Amino acid sequence: MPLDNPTKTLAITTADKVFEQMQHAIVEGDILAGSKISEPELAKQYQVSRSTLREALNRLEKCHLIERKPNVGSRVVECSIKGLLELYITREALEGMACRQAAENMTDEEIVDMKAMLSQHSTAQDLQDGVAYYQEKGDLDFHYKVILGSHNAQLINLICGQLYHLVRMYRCQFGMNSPRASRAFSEHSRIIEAISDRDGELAELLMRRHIAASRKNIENKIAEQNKLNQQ
Amino acid sequence: MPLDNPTKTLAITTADKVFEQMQHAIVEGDILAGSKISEPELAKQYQVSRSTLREALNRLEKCHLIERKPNVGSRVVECSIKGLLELYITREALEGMACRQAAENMTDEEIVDMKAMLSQHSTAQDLQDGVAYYQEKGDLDFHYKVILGSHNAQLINLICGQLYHLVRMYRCQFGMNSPRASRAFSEHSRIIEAISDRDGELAELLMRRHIAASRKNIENKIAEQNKLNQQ
DNA sequence: TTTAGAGATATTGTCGACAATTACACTTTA
DNA sequence: TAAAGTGTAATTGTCGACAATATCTCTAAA
Repeated sequence: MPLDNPTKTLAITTADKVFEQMQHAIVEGDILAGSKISEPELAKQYQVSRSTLREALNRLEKCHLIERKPNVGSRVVECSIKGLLELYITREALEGMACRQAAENMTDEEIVDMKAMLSQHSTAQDLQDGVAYYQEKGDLDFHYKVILGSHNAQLINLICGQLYHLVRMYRCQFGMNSPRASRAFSEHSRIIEAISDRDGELAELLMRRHIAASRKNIENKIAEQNKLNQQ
Repeated sequence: MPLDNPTKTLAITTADKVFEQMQHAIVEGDILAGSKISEPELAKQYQVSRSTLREALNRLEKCHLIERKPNVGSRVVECSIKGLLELYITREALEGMACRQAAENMTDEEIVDMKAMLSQHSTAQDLQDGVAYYQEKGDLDFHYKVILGSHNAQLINLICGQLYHLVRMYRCQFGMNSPRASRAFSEHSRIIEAISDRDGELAELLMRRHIAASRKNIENKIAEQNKLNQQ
């Protein structure tokens, strides 16, 4: 199971819990992408009233996992190549800037902590847990730490609170477990180096390249799948 | 009255209308920044039930104009220097990228249209309407056109649908009518030139500088006010 | 006098029912 | 047969009431 985003607060209300369950279900494809959402049906399924379910739907809409039309209803978002491209371009902009800010604002302790995490990821122990582990949790851990390191609430909220739900959805639905681990690892190293040197400009540049590479990786994956499907 | 954002759809439901009214009230300071929101009170004031009001509150939260804590309530966001800085840094990242995308994706017709708008803004007629007009509507018109020109739904939604409500709030609350019009105008011209040349890299760079300059302008304004208040 | 605790009050979260709008199926007509 | 219109069924939006939680006030003890 992939790491949940670090801005998540413990679910307090019933609506929170329903939101979390539906979020997982959508991200992992248990509720199909593009499918229509029936309020009465789901309310019965989750054993809550329609009001509570609607509250959960509002939060799902906030992180762009569903779309609502007045007097018509809600649909789960679709995963398209176009959507993927748009999402990753947005990530490039936001995380690039977050990385620049991290280079400027991170405390020395945070930097030490991040370096420790990286060397932890490079140990044999972690690699034995499989590439998938690194791809999912390790990569997300790294990105979250950088974003939080920006110390910019606006950026943190936009990226972690909204964008990353979609990112995880794309990763899940297109089954990301390709062997980009070692390359990603060295890219992460260089980014941390730039942050450690307090070189904001370089840090932003490297992060943008890193995300662009990640995007191309998924694009290739999709192209492969399409080729297989055509045969 | 400043231009409303172009992604706005006509208010259909009652909640939509309440949302719009409250949005205006918050942006223009009629509902004080930082103040607590009483659901029963506002429901009575707008002549709707609490459920409907809560639906409106959900949308206000979506564009970061209010903040909610479970079992506690909602507060209007505060306008702080820190918040301003964070907002404009985020704008720099997003609009910079939008501008790059606009250079790549805008149609020739859209570019012609944008040039026409700019020369329209430069005519005596518009300038006679006062600097404030240009500052508010003209500047927003320009930025909206660039953002829409990116043809990136994710960027458009984030910037126009969320960020710009806050931008307008900061502008309103700090009374932006300083004489940056002529300078902004020439900056706009150069950006359009870069877009017209399909030079994405330059377009992004210029837009980021433009927004940074705008941020510094507001910062100075606030510094002035603080100086006056201390006397 | 200050702090801790208990009770009262007010606010938020949740529920079920009704009204308004939309979607579907059937009939009717060209 | 195809298209348009009508009527029914289902879904969404809105409402008021109740339950759960938090806040405030007053009392009592250190």
